[in-house]
Amino acid sequence: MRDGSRLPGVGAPETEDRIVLHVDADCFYAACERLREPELRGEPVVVGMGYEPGETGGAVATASYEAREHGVESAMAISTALQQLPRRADWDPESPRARAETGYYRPVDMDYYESVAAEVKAILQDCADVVREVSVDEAYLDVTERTAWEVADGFARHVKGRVRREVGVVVSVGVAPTMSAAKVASDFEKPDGLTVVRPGEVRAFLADLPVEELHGVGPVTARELRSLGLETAGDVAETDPEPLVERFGERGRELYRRARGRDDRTVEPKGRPKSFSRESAYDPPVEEWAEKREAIGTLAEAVADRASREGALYRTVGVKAVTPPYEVNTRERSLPGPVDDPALVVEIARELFAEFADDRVRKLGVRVANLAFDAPDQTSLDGFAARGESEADRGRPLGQRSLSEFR
DNA sequence: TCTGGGGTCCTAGGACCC
DNA sequence: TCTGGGGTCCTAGGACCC
Repeated sequence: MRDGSRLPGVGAPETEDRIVLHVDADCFYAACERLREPELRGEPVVVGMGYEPGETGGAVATASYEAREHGVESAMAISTALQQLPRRADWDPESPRARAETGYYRPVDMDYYESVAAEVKAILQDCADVVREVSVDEAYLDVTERTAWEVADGFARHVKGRVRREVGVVVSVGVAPTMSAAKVASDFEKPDGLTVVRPGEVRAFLADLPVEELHGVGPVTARELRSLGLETAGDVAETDPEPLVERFGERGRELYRRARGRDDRTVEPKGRPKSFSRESAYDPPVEEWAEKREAIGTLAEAVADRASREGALYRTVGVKAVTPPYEVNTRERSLPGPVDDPALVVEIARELFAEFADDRVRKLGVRVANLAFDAPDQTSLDGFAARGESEADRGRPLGQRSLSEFR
């Protein structure tokens, strides 16, 4: 047997031959705030989501390294962060706390960060054969045709240098023959990191890392792995994979393969979104039906509006209700065909939510899914004809249709 | 760590079809 | 009247990521 883990004739991509970069901006939101407010350079900066200037609500989206030194961490409640690091704006020269023990708090401004990210992404596109944008501050690049292993570090330095010079943002870069190893490598020497893992070195590179540093291993999986006696990626790589598959299903198999340095995924551009959602949290939880009804309406309209702006039709509407202590409930309903109908989203969302009419909720959400996208501008006769033919089924696989939909 | 917001993917059971 | 096996879709929940 040549390779037991691979079906004959399926896939067999030569991952060893690929050169993958993972580019990850350091403290991206804070870096953006510093771009437009240079006084923030060198100072502790905390960017909060759900945070309003002067208030204490919300959570930390990004903390600069200076803020982290004061104990502020990502996902921490702003109220907690403020205890570790009071606002500079509130600082009283008479207070015993030194000025240096305070920091700057800013609310998330996604539109601005996206405008900065667009400049970074343009450079990355220019440097690579294929780019997959993972999030506003992160991307994978396939640069196999642009460089060679012997000079990969110089190539990565070139990318880092361009982003820093042309945009003013610092990125960490990992270079490896697989996506998962590149991801871990970019994290390895943050901030301003550059780590190259050459083919054949991947498994050894990963071996000493604690399991949670593998992409896809969160707190739950990490705990379970530890209970199986697996502390490091090296432990996972050396264990019998069958118990992992039994416990975690396909994820277990992938985990095992990746711990051994194997990952057949190729860098592909990101496709269309699969869903849009809007949610908001309430502290204290809301109980009043009228208030919840109103909130659902607002969220539903916002989601429908977003879908419409993106040129998406949707076939499924869902709601989310988080009840104390922290129980996540979801309900959804699918329609016979894709629609763009804000009033219908509101109506269905309210119907689905009626089940929780009497519950206190700490979070509400509305989602649309099963998206189908409008064809681009259909001004020509050609386009018009095509549109007339497909209509409700545009963008849907044939197999999803059934006669009963067209009664 | 008592908890923000926007996403993706996987699993599992039931309905329904052939 | 009881019973196969395969496939897809729908829904709810869960884990994870940034």
